[in-house]
Amino acid sequence: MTITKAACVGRPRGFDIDFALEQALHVFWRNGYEGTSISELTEVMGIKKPSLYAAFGNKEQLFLKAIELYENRPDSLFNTAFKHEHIADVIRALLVGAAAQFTDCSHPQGCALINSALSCNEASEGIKEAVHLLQTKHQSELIDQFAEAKQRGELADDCQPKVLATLIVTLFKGMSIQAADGATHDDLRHVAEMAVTGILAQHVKGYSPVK
Amino acid sequence: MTITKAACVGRPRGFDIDFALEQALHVFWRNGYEGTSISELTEVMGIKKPSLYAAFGNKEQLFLKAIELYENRPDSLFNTAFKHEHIADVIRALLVGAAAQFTDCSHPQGCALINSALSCNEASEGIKEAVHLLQTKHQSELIDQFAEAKQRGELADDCQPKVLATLIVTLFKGMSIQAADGATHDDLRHVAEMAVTGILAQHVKGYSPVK
DNA sequence: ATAATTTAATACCAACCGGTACAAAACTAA
DNA sequence: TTAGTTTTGTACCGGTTGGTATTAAATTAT
Repeated sequence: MTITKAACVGRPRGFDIDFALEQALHVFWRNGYEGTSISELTEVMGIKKPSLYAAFGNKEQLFLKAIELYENRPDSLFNTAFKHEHIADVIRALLVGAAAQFTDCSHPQGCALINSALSCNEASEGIKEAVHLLQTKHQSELIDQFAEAKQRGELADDCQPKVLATLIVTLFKGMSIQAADGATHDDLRHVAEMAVTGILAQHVKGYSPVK
Repeated sequence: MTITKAACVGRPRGFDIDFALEQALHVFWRNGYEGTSISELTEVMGIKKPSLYAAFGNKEQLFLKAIELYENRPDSLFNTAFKHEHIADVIRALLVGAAAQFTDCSHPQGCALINSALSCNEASEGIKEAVHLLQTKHQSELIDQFAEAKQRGELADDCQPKVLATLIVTLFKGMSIQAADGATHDDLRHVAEMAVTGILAQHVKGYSPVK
């Protein structure tokens, strides 16, 4: 018994369903779920609407299949990181790997799962710019604070104010998304305390965790 | 010369414009910009569409005014944290404060600025559930990895696998949002390396940063 | 050749989107 | 009382959303 191609009777499908699904994944990855319209999907996939609905069911099922494709990709962060023997290497592979994959130009930026909750419509680009401006202002204020603290001698000599500020902003964004995802106060408090201890021990001169 | 109330001629406005703006902020905060419809805004604000457009211009201007209200609130994280004298206290106030504010039940969860890029429509709740399920699975895998490493004696005795896993996930989400916001590979690599160093030095037994 | 089956393209659906024209209503100034 | 001004509610606008009915086209099985 060999694996036979399903639906060998009737008019043959005029497009590669796996390729089309991959294109769909890229659209969802770039625009988020709600930010993606059927029109854009059909355009990028190179098919018409009835073909999409016949092949994938509806928008929700198409998204789920696209995410399944994303999860099963061979170079998944988790799968590659978990191959290391020592936990130190696992942690390093996870975070350094995320930095690389999330900014890889061969696909949309960021994690497809996390992006799916975003709404990156080009229609409201003015809003994105305004928000981005405010966030840049906040980051600048952080950099100033750290630079002044370093001049006062409170921070280690090899501590880079800009990198430290970016780490804080990254933790902010992560904690905000976690909260929106339903994390409790205790969840985030424990994370914050662990992060604070690590950061202070590493960069603040004369810091002792006994407080 | 005293401050006179503007527009004292003509039919008086039948609603409190400041209260209405506050309600609008809460809707944007909860649903994101694109996930918020004029219908929901008017419903929550208790006014009809022409009143909204007469008072605030359009959806974009209403959002900008709502965000301005958010930025200028007295208990802003940055303003309160920057009052501390020592940088260690500033950092602690920022992160522990974020944990508290992002999960405060008196308003939507997370940061209003960061949430504005989200699209939290109740229509696609099935999608959110599916994505949440996958992320929970990933977090469980992380916890397992750390628990096993702890049993092998690679992690400090006081290290909590669940908290460490949540920290990694938080960094993931933050880095993903940063990437979607335009961060470069170098930006994220520096952040990742700083985080890795802090985490390993604190929790991995016998770790020396010389590698 | 013909029937059965599957896909293709066009055209359409109701519902909702952000935004507005218009006239009635409510107020002040004269 | 009247004129001028502003807000109000209703009803509507063109455009887009996710989704589908319908028919023609392309294939296999008989």
